[in-house]
Amino acid sequence: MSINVLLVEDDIDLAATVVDYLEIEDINCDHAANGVQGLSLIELNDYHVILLDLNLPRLDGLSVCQKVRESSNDTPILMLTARDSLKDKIAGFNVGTDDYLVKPFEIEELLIRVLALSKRRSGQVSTLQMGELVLQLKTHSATYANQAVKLTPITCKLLEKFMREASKPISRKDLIQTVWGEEQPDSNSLKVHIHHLRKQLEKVEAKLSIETETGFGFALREK
Amino acid sequence: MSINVLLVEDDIDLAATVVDYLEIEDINCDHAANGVQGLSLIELNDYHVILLDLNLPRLDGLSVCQKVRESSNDTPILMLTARDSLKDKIAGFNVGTDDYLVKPFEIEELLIRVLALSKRRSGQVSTLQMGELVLQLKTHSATYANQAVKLTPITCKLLEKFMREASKPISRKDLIQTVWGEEQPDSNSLKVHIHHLRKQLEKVEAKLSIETETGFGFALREK
DNA sequence: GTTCATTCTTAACCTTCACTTAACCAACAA
DNA sequence: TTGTTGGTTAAGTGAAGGTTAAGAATGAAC
Repeated sequence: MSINVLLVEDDIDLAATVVDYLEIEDINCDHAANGVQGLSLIELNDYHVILLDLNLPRLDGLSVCQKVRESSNDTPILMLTARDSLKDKIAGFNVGTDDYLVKPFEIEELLIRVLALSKRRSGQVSTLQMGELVLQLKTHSATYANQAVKLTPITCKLLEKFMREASKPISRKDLIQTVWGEEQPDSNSLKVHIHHLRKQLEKVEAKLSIETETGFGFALREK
Repeated sequence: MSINVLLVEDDIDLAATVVDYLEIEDINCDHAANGVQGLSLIELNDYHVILLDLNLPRLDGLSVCQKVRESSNDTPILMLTARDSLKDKIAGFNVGTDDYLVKPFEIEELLIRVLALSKRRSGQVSTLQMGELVLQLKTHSATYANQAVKLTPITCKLLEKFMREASKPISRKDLIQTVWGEEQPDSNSLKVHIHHLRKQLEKVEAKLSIETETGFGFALREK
C-alpha cells in the first residue's frame, strides 16, 4: 500500500517540486494552496502524513493544525517553516505538530521524515473492537451488535480511550486529559459524560459496562 | 512530574554540557558512557526519552536501539549522529528510532525535541511483581495468578510499599507515613487496612501473607 | 440576523462506598 | 489477675460518585 500525503503550501513552485519528487518515490501527494482548502481535503481524505506550511493565506499553519487536532484527527503533521525561532517550534509542538523542517530544506530530508512519520502511526487502526462493540474512528460512529450507538464528540473520545486501553482502569486525570487537554472544565463534566455514555450502552443492552474504580477512575469491561 | 531522560554518549564534555543544560530546564538526565552501560540503565529505570549517540564504544547506537525495541520497550529514542548521510538516518528509523539530530546541534534544538518526544510517550507500564502477585501502578490494579485483587486507594498504597520493600519488614511509622503523609489519623486505622489487605490476599489464596513483626511492623512474605 | 437543534457546562440533590472510629476479642507476659 | 499488643467487626461520617435539569454555547437552516 503506497503512502498518501497532503502538502499545504502556497509557494506553487516549491509545491510542484515536492509533489514530483515524492511521486518518484511512489508516495502520492495531494496539494492545497491555502489553509481552508487544506482543511477540507483533510476532512475528506485519509492521509498518512500532512505537510503544513506555517505561513499560509486564509488560515495559517498553526490554526490548521489546531483545528485538525480538535476534530480528534491524529494524523502526523510535519510543519514546514521559514522561521527558525525556538518560540515558533514550541508553539508548533503545543498545538500538536509531530515534527518540523526549516526552509530551505533538502528534499531527501523531507523524504525520510515523511517515511518516519508514516511509520509512526502505521499501527493506526480505523476501527476499534471489543466484543460486539465496534467503534469507527473515521466516522465517529459506533455500533453494538449492529445497532447504532449514539455518540457526541465527547462521549466518542471517552469511548475511544476506553477501547484503546481495553478493560484497563483509566484514571480520572487521564480521561480528563484525553477529552479536554489543557483547558479543563472546573466542575463535574466528566461524570455527566460518563453517565451519558453508560446510558447509550444500556440502550443497546451491551454486555459491556463502565465500572467505577472508586478513588481512581473507570474501566470498560465485559459484564 | 519532571521528565527523566538517559543520555548515552562517550564524549564526556558533550555529555556534561547536555546534562547541565537539561538540569536547568528541570529535566533529570542520567548518563551512560557506552552502549552496554546504557542498556543496563534502560532495563533498570523508566525513562521518558533516550538520547543515543550513534558511535559508541562496546556496542554501537543502532544495536542498542535494536535491543531496546526487541525487549518491547517503546521509550522514544532520539539518535545523535555526527554523520549526515541519508543511509544512516534510514537505518536509524528502521531499527525503531523516533527522531535524530546531527552533530553539532544547538542545545535548544535538543531541548524542544526532548520535550516533543516526552509528550509522545505511549502508556508505559510500571509493574511490581512478587511471585504470582502483580501490581500495575498506572492502573491501580493487582492480580494474583491472573485473578483480580480488589484494592481501595489505601490498600493499594500499602501493597505498593510492601512490594517495593519485597519481604523486608516495614515499621508501622513508615507505613503510616507512606499512606497518610503528614495528616495522620488518631486511631487504629492502619490495622484495619492491613486486615482488609490480608482478606483480599486470602480470597485469591495467595501464597503470600502479611506477617506481623511484633512491636515493630509488618512484612509481606512468601508462605 | 433569527430560529432551531444539539451538545456542553454547571449546579443542586441524592446515593453509595471507603475511611475512621471505637468497642470488643485473643494471645501473651508480668 | 491486669496490661499490652495485635486482630476483628460494625456503625457513623464525609467524601466520591450518580442523576437530573436548566441554561449557555455552538452551529446549521432559513
